[in-house]
Amino acid sequence: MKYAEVVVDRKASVLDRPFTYEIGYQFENILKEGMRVIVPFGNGNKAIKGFVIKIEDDFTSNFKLKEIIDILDDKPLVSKELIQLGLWIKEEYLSSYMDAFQPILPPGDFKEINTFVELFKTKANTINLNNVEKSIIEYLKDNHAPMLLSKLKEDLNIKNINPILNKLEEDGIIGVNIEIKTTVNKKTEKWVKLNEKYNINEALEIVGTRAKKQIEIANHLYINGESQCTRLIEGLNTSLSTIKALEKRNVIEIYDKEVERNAVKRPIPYYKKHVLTKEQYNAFECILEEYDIKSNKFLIHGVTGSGKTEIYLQLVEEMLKKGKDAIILVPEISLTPQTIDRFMGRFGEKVAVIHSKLSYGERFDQWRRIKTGKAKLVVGARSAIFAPFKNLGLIIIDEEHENTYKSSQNPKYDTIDVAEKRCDLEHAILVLGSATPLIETYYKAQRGEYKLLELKERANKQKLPEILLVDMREELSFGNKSIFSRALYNEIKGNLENNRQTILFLNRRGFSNFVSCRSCGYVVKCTNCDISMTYHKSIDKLRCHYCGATRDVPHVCPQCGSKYIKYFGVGTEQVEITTKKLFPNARIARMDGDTTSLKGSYENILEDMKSGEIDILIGTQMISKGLDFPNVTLVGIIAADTTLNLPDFRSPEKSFQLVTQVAGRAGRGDDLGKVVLQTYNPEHYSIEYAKLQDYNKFYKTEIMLREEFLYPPFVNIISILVYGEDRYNVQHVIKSCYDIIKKESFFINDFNKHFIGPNPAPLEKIKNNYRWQIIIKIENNHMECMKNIIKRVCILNEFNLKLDNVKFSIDVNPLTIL
DNA sequence: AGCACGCCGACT
DNA sequence: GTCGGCGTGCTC
Repeated sequence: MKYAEVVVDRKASVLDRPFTYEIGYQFENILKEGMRVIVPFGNGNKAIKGFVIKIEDDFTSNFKLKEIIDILDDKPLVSKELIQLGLWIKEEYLSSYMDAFQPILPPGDFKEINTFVELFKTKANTINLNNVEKSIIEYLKDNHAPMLLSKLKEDLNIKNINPILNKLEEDGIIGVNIEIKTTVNKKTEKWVKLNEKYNINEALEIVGTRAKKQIEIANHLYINGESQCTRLIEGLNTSLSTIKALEKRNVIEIYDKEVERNAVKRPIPYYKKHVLTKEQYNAFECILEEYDIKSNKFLIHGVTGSGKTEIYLQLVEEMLKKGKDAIILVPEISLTPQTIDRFMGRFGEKVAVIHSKLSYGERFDQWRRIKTGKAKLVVGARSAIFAPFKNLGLIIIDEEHENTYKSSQNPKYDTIDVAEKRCDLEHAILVLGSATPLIETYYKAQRGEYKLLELKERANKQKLPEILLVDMREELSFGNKSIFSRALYNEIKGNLENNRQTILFLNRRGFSNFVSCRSCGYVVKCTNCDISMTYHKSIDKLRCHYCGATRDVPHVCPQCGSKYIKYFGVGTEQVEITTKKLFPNARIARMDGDTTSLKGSYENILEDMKSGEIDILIGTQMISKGLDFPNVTLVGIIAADTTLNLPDFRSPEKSFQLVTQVAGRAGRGDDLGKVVLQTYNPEHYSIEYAKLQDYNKFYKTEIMLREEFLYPPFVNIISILVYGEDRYNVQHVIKSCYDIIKKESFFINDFNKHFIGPNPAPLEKIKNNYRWQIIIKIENNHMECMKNIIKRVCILNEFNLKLDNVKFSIDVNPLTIL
């Protein structure tokens, strides 16, 4: 006898564990790990769906096991390695089984299981039956086809109907059947072909001489073979009725042909192979050679425009030659159409594409193409890390520093961690690429966990753009209150005269209002946390998001006494209006969340930009990524400060990244680019090193500060958030949690350094839910212990907290603590 | 979650 | 006696 560990499709947290079932002899050799099954569950033995994560040879228990009812799949949906990956995610991010497997299972999985009830014996002896049973029989007599159980329940409204139905079924009066409703339909097209019964002469004979169109169609099919109906109609200028007439005469057959929905609809030209520069080739070869010897993880640190994509392309080509599959991750595919074009342009049909804008059906098709081996590589956003390849050889994560690689929904995984794990499980190569690697990533490279590969030159040997730093405080003292400095104004003017394009960049995420002095650049910061404080309208005070401290809004600058101290924040619209006023003849376009929500408008703006229809493009971080327009020679950064003063320990890093990435958009053609960087904090190390384009210096300063203030990579951060509609409950639970966790954490010496909170979350109330949180900083060597404590307290509830109407949200190494 | 059981009051 | 409403407890 064999046993299956089944994760059942029940969302309640107490059911989030595997249940063991006996595998009947009829299934013993058929059932595999990774298949879906139907199992009886609960007192009523309701048939529910589940997912087999393990098959075991023996199992001892003091209760009788139930038997699996049916197997839903003929092949495992998920490979053993991906099951391992799912289990790892569950432990790593303290998520539930169901959440952990969600991105691994095919899209639209666990299709609805429907139970149908049918009357077997129409003239059954009903004398011994009670009224309830009789009413069921009557109902089934009226609706003699098999009835949906849910509909039957709804119509009859009989409580505890399952045992009654079970009894009737036992007596052989009714039959209960289970069927699966497929929610994701395959897409089909109508195709036609000649009937194989006849050769062409016989066919033409049947058609006769008068039906000229029909002869034409028959001949066409004879010469060209099968053809799609709509194309045939269009190509031969005929109609469906003519084709139907041929079908009626049995000369041709019309049939449904299954087609794959195309994820990319526009035609893509071949992207020709480039000869690698010496630097590129060294990196390329190093990866292939090192992999054979010792290391399988690499970080390509290459300046913007250094041609990382071509290295990726050639690595993928090598993999395909060896019969291995590849995953290429990009931050957000709809924002990086150029990358997708290059991969599709080189590898064509072998590419699958997965991104957030795909419909369920499209996503399913892509999944199936990968699963069946039709696609050999996938280009996609973060969830593509779970692509069901059989023979994975390479994972590439481009722009690895981007926020999108951390999932904000359950499971809250970090794609880089998952990729590392998957590479270890499947012996694949991991390649990370960025011009501005995450501090954590670079730290790992420094410690030898990744092999570091540097690309210091742009592929076209063009120099990096010159960065002009403008101190906006000086502008103010000169009486210039405009959002444009004189320098930026002059540069734009000159650029317009030379028929060059300009990009104006504004980071609007700074909407969380910090208060700064426009005279001296002073920013109100928390004295405990060295993080800028945020204005809260409801209490008319400034608050620190880390420690919860509050203080009054100053009316004069504490540093210089100026009264020009106020909230900071400019919108793209405002920039657009001002720009139009200053340059009335320029063709200006704006690109942000508002203007690109319409389908295709993003592509339209990019197209106009490419063809030179736009002189000045104004945008948010949307335009900082991957764009490559040779005629852009000027980039203006309106205010670097918005990112710099976000109340988050990553804000210097984000600022540095942003300036570097945005600056990388300038001067990609033959002419040198120029960047005007406006700021109120020119002496901030992040701005200073961004101006010098010196990542290493920035890294050295930043890593020092991270160590001093106990931030990643020196600690892990775990955020525990409690939310619910009752404020008192929420506060009570989070306080109890805090106390218990603290008590259990005997291995921590300095609690004040490691525990922050409990505090209201930055957005204390969302959708009527109060939200309070604890932030825990924990060193690597204590991480497992701490996770275990949190699991016992918050997930297993071993300490019997009264969790009425409150829920936990746990995030391991969250993106921000905002 | 979703179901069944069991206790209790209301109604027959 | 019987029905049904709600609280409690369990799910391989």
